Amino acid sequence: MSTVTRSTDDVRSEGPDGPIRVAQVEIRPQEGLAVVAGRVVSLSVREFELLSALATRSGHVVAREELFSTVWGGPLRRGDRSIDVYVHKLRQKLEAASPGWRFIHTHIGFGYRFAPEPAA
Amino acid sequence: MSTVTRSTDDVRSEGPDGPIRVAQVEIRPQEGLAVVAGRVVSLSVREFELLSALATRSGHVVAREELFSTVWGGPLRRGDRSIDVYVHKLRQKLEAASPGWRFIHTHIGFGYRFAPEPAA
DNA sequence: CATCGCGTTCACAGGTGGTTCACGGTCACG
DNA sequence: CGTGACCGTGAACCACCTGTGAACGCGATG
Repeated sequence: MSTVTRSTDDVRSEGPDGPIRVAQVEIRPQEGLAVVAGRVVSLSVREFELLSALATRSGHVVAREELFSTVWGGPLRRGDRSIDVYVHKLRQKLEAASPGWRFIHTHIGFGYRFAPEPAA
Repeated sequence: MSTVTRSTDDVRSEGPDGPIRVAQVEIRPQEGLAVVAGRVVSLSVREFELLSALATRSGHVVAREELFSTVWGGPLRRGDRSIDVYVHKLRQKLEAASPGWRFIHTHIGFGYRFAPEPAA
């Protein structure tokens, strides 16, 4: 496993409803879409909310519990794989738009961390 | 050279759940990760807890008994090598993130001491 | 209806982490 | 020297967590 990665603190989150910008990723809340590396990435509601939840805390590990309660509302039931599935969908779309980059990092036992980094 | 052991007064531990900071090491309790020399070091649960236990008493020798009861809970059974194994894992990760530095020092018969020092 | 997009759930595979072994090295002591 | 206590370190073993493709259900749409 990759043990060490560079931290990305180049976060420039804007106001509540303003666009969130992290590196080559721009999230537009009002339009429900994201622009990655200049390409428009269309997202479903769930995908969008999950990405927002992660990106607003860019560089920090967000617990699965917290992600679930934020995006789905309510406590995370044991065995619920929704988060995993949507993280997977997001990764596909993001990496398709910006090949050679990794955006969502797994921290086993804790949660996920959003941070655009070049693939090893 | 002489065994220069700087008294670690450069410790700036924050509040209970705030980040623990010692020299180039920052530990974020809520996220289960550490940032060393600006690099994100991903840690497993055990690794993280052990590092926390050591870092919160930075500069002091922490007894094996105490480490075990803190991290694993319960008394240290004679012959249990878990601590050794995890100290080894931590050293690998920390020193990979900050080459030329030593962080965890062995005090044979007593325990371990956390203190970032340049490698001899 | 037939189709489609989306969210959820399922099933399987692969990866990761925690524990324990095994072997070797160092050091103190008789 | 032997011996034993203690530690460093690589590896084996197994449970658990996560990745991932696919099936299912359902409301919206034509």
